[in-house]
Amino acid sequence: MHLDRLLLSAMATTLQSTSTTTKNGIHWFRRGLRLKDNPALIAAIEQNPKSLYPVYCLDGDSYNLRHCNALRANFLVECLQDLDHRLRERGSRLFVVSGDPVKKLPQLWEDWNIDFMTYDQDETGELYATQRDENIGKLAKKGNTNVELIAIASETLHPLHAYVSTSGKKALPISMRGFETLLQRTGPIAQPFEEPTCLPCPDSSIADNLYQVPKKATDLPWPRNTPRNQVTPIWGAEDCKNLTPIVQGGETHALQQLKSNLILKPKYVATYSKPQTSPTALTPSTTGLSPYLSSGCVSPRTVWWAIQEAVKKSNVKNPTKPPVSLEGQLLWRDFNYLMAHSAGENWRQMEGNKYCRHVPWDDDRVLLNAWKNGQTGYPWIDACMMQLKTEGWIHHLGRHAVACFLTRGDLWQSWEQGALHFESHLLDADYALNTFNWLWLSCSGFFYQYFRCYSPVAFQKKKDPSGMYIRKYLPVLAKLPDKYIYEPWKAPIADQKAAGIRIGVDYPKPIVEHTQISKENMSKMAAAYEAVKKAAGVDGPPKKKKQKTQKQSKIKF
DNA sequence: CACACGTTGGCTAG
DNA sequence: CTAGCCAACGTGTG
Repeated sequence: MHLDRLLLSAMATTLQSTSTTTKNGIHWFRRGLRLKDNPALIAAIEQNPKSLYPVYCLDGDSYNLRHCNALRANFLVECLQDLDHRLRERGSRLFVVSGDPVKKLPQLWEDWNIDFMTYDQDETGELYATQRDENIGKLAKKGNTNVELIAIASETLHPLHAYVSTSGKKALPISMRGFETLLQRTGPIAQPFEEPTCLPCPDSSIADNLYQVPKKATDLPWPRNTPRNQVTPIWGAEDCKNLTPIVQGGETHALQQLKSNLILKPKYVATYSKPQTSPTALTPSTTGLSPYLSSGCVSPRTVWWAIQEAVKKSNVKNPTKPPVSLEGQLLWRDFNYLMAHSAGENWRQMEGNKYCRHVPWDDDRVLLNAWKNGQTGYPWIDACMMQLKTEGWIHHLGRHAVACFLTRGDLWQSWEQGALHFESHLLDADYALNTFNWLWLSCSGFFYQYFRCYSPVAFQKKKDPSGMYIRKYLPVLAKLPDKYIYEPWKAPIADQKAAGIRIGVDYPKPIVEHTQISKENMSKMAAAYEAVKKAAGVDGPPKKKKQKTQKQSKIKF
């Protein structure tokens, strides 16, 4: 069922010369919304079908559609429209159906007399996707149905099962360093597949106005038609106003962006260092490719090889290296996927998640909503949250700041809540990456130095002393002098008046006092860590103190 | 067991 | 601008 690369190339050589068969096939687009480096689509073409139907199934759970906001919904629509357009250029088209794929696909198998179905294998371990694919697998062999399923993993540099088998009986690494070793042992990264120049036609008797791609987000059937919907969506035409997404959806834009922000900037690529990129830049200082990777408009292997070529072309003597280099960002991505895969169905939550420490977070809706709505009284935090709302993106370091603030730093709210909010708002929302980063920032897993805490005032001052970023995303503060832009509550009444603002009325006073509360929270973290150790049942003699001679001489009983 | 190190901290003294 | 400290971390290697 799961073809590997070798088998696929063998098929390519044996099948290409044979004449068209009488088979009919579906290529089921789920995540990889692209033609380039889409091995499952290539596999479909190499079956030489009489008819091939490219299908996308709009359901509430894939793409987190049930909970996503207008920005994300728009982005998906753009991806589908572009895909349809590119398919039509190659003699085909996209067929969009609405509803649960487990119900809809078997119907299509019957209607179109389908013999095989190809799709990108989902290895994330996400419960919804795993169950969906298991159910499809069962139905494909049920009764008179005999649909051959061909699934190929192509959303990571190596298939995750390759990492697992390389690792063998050894536990998977839970650090980036360990992962780098594993990646090297797993072998070289495969070259991407070229995009097909033409595709087998679907049955031309199907009317063009059937299975059409939605034209705008408000056309989407979800979540209006689902009783399971718990969250009020914001997809009305009103809600689509004043949104300025950082990128437009679709493979065409993805490849343009890859070219302009990466291929044509070899020196930028070769000297890229993630921690040096600026979270306060008014246009992204990073490549802006993340939404395309998360939706599968571009494959990680395509990006990986573009990076290799750019670095070579740059002639930079000492190009940056993982984990900070651009290549390193893709390594992080695979590492995160591997962890999600290994964690299984509890990945998104604290309970039962083997990579997540138990921390007794509070559940305070007032604080949570203040954070969500950019009303914490800390301009840097609030500006980030407003950028998320209007553009669907925040720089990685901005995400660090707001995630730390919500969890261990200041508000002591569960990372799960923050992760949910991000998932519904980020154009690059990604099951594996989003959770990994929340675990990291909340010091629940993979990162443990909870005594390193971001200040909601100090960190970004270095990069943006006059607060241009804040002025853009919080226009209410735009006229404040530089001196108070990060701490408006310190502005004297006269300055507030001059800036046309009253702190506490037009913009809130800080909802917590950072200096004090972050210290308290560190103690809470220490206690939580201690409790985890105790629960692990480490009996016997207490851990020896570090032999720092100076310190020991000072500490007396 | 010891040790080095970890993609991106803050603060203060010099 | 940099070094060193801060109560407080764990992983992976040797």
